[in-house]
Amino acid sequence: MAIQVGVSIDRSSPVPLYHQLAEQLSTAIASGMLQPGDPFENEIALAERLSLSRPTVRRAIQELVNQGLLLRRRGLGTTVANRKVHRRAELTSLYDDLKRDGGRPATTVLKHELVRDERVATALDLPADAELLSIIRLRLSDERPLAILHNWLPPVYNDITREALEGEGLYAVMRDRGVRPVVAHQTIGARTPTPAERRHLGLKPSEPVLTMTRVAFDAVGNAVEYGDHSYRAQDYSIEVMVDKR
Amino acid sequence: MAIQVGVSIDRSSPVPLYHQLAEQLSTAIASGMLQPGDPFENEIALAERLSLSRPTVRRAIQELVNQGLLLRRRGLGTTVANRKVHRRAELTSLYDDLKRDGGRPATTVLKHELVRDERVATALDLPADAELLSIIRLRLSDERPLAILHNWLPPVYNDITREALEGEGLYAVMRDRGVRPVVAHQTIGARTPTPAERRHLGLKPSEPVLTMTRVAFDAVGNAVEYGDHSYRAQDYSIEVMVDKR
DNA sequence: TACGAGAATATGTCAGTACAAAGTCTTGAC
DNA sequence: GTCAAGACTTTGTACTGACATATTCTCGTA
Repeated sequence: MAIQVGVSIDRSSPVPLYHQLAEQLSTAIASGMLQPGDPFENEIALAERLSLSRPTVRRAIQELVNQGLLLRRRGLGTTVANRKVHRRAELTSLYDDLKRDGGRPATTVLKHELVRDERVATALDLPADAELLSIIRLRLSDERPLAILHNWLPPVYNDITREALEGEGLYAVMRDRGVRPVVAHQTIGARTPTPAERRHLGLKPSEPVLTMTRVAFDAVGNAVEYGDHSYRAQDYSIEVMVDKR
Repeated sequence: MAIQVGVSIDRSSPVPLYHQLAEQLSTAIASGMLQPGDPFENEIALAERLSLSRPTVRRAIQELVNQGLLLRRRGLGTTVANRKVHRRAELTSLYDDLKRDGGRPATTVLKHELVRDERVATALDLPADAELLSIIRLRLSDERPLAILHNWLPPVYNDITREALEGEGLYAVMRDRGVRPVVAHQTIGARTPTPAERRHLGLKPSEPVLTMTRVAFDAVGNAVEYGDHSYRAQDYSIEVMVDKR
């Protein structure tokens, strides 16, 4: 028996109907009202019940399928997917992650200067001699050092101050300026720490650092940030989701 | 001036029109015929030229936008995206990766037995006392040890043999049986190697291992594999792409 | 009783159309 | 000459309708 989810559509709202629907279905699933494996009301019935056209309903459902919340099989119907395959497609910063998890993040800016770096400039799709803002930060969580974050930003951001960076995360500062990274390439590795890393992170020589190099782009395809980070491996791991869909 | 891409549509083919179109546009972009930033023929004109309806053309273009190949801006038109933001949404195995990059992968099966493991079974959404196939392999590249791969498989795969696993990668073996992992959760970290890891990977005590724990699911949402891998950090790094779209 | 044909059900593909909204460009008034 | 209103282009949203196809279930026949 298919479960009917309570949905209210506001046709005068500027937000698209299919998105209103997707949102409400999504929260219904997240709230646990629908359990994994439960059959979902079919799109024809749903369209009729809500006085929407089938393509509109279809698009809303498709959005949830893309997020991994629903599973459609032709001839069979739509069902709620296993909770574990849900997609958390976020591009977050360490600062946000720590705050969300209840940690108390803090930042010390170790260095803040203008530099030229051909390797980084190339990765950012800028001329090799472009002047970049290079920032080295020490990130602490609950007063304990967790990571050294070395970032390079394109010339547009040269006016970002040390103070701004001590108050919040880099991504938050960029968000305040209307920049939203949406895609990033990351390379994750590990190595023994450098003397500077040992000093700042309080590591013994045998304790490794987890490293991540990242180039991030906004929706228009402009590179917005290059990062070279090293984390105390004992206290940090990176979670990613790989998705072939 | 918009560039006209040569496209031929076969209406008698069972493959959907929108997909035929998307494929051909995709290869045109990949071939370098269209450069990043180049304007793309608008969807109305394209529909008319190919005698397709606008929704069909639209869907094809949308597919490429989702892959990060194209960029649409309303009122402005569609353009080819920066090559760096292209999405390589794959879920590959180490074996395939090495082979693609020209390395000569080889595998030694160190252990191959049936076990019960509550922690793993739970992660795989199986009853806690389910009997799992536990496989420990040593993966070599060009005769040098690269990684220790410990995997657990659900009962359905209990008949996979040592021999099959020495000939090709785990994912290839599963593919032969019609199983295709499409989503995976991965947790990546680093630590000092255990004595066994040091011995097998030929590491000094100070040289770290890069670790990856993974749970993979197929399109239907069934867990198909749990993995606990450790890599020689000097020789290996993990590349991932994070995507908010 | 076993089994195959076909009905029922649900999603997948495709067409055609209409209007909305965002961004750019042109044109005309001051 | 400057600037704002409006035309134009292009993508975004929404509806209607039709047929294809995959899967399951039921029912009638051998």
